[in-house]
Amino acid sequence: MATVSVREVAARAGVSVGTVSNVLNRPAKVSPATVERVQAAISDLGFVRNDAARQLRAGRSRSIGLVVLDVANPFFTDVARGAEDRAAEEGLTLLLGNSDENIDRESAYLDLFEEQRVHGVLISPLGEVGDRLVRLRARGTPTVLVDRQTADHSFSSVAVDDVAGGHLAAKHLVSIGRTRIAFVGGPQGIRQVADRLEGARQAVREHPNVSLEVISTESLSVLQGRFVGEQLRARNPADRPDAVFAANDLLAIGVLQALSMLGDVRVPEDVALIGYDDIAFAAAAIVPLSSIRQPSALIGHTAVDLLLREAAGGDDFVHEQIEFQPELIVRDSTGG
Amino acid sequence: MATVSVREVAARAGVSVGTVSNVLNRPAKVSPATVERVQAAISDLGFVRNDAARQLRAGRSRSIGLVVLDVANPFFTDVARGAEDRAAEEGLTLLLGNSDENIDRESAYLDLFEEQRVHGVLISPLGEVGDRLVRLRARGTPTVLVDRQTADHSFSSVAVDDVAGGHLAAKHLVSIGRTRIAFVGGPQGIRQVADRLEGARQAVREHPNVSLEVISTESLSVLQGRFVGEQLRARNPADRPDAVFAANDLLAIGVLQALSMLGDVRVPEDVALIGYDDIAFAAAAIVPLSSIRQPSALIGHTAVDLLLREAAGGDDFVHEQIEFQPELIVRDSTGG
DNA sequence: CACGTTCTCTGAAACGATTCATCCCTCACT
DNA sequence: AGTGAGGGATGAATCGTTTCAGAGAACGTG
Repeated sequence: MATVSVREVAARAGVSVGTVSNVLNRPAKVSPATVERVQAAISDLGFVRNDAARQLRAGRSRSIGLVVLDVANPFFTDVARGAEDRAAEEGLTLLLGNSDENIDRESAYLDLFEEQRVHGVLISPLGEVGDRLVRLRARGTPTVLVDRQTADHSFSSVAVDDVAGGHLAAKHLVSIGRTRIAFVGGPQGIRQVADRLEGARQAVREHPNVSLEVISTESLSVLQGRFVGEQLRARNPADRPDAVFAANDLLAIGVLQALSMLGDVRVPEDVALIGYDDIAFAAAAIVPLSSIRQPSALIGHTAVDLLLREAAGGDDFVHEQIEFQPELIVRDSTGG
Repeated sequence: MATVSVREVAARAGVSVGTVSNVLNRPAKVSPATVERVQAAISDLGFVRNDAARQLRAGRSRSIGLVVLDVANPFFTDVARGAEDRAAEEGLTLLLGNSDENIDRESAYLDLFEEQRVHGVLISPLGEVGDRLVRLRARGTPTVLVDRQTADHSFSSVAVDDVAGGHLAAKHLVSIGRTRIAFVGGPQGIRQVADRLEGARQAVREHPNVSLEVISTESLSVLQGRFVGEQLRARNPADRPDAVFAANDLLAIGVLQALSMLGDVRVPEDVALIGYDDIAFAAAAIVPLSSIRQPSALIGHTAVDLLLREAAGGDDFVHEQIEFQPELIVRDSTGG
């Protein structure tokens, strides 16, 4: 019951603590007979390495931190999976933090990760990349932005071109003949939202007869989507947009629930609908949902990769920006 | 750039390291003037506490570990959220591990958590509760089973009565006049699957004219469900079941995609379909999905609660089994 | 004025694994 | 026999924080 340390193991096996440590970390340097004796002592005593002591000595932990905007969004769990797989290849553990689009929670996770002396941090940051991240990196924690990049290339990042994605979505809606488009998303402080909207604006600008209405939401959840859907449904049909571009699939599914399940507004006949992320559930929605696909697992995978390079590269590492292109997936919700 | 420790902070503020520690942990014990001086030194130097050293001294970390079967399953992310919220109230962090229904990964996470000296472990274990968990607890890490309980009451647990849930689902299918029911799920080693099937068996046994076919899957994913759906679709309609009870909603959604999106088998007319967990996407499925609801966030919340009690209680704590009752949610996929 | 209290602050001793300079043996070779 | 090389093992020092017994100073009280 009392805690077992290397010291007890050493005593039991009749060797020094240094040898026990060698058995644990460099068994090749120890004679087979000794290895066996030490291992017997370890299992007899039920010895379990103390990671805190290990880390203290090593200076850095063997894990990397990932802060996402919303764990309930399958897009981010996919990213996390990709990252976890890549991290596992390197013997690293992934610590997952959920900021829930809340700046205080984001900050709390960063503090935590920094105190833990993680190998590095992957983050899908809220709002602008602030002091907080600059300081974090300056103090020695490599940092890579996920699903987001900075204009000034001061951080490494793995992202998808959200402006292009927004453009793709809006252009598609226009191409099927819609002229009164509504963009649903928010808060605007989230860069992904702002970029997707910007892309949509660009696409609309190319067609003088097409209008774009912006409906802001408090967050990117199914619930918020349903709320917006209710409002649209309550409108006079003439005032209703004939197409909705939702900033992500969760919102789109919420809108869809409100419009379609309650029956009177038809998708896509009355209102075409497109989401963003192409989560697994989009294809199975009540009306299969058109969406903009991002290579989510690949993003996570690549981000860890880049983080490792950044960590190895030292101070003079040239920050790298990797950008993937989004892909339009057409399903029934936009005609098909 | 060089790592800043309490020692440097102390020197800069002209106090001893003990005082710095007091400022950090018990500021009330230190005179306001000193507190201010130390805090100035901390921010000047950019000092960040080393958590490893803290933990080493403390003996235990301030986090608890949660091992789930599948992070891609919204049910488990909901459980995680509930757990995280409750943990945060106590100033504890939640470490989320994903066993992916793989015994080696489960084991790796348990090792990791034990080396980290976590406050306790919540786990939705694969297969039988083995030696591994017994040893873990014996060595001093409180453990609570999630979504699962042991027959012999040797562990504390928070669960939902899966037999009752299975019974509820099958009885419902019978009540809408279905007589050839297929249970889709697997592997059977997962207790939740076995219990839900057992409940279904019991319900079917009460009706001599109703048959139950078991279709095993390798995992509980959308993909596996789609695979089963394809098979059902390929069958001669006469050989097809007239109702499917899927062991969870992911499977059900997969089955639904295969049957319904490809058009020729109608849900619920030809085949009624019910899932399990009532995840948020069930209501928005192409045919809104009937399901068995579990109070997911509450499960997580309660599990942390129980873990804390178990940790405080010491060796003589009487393990407690908490069981919630599932609830039938009827939607279009079973007639409605 | 002496004495007990209260308030601040001190600094050395843990916590447990890892590292590294060092020592002890063997063994091979001249 | 003497020398050098090299495999094996040693154990003190180290990482950074917290704790705790106790030292001083300041204050009030009889």
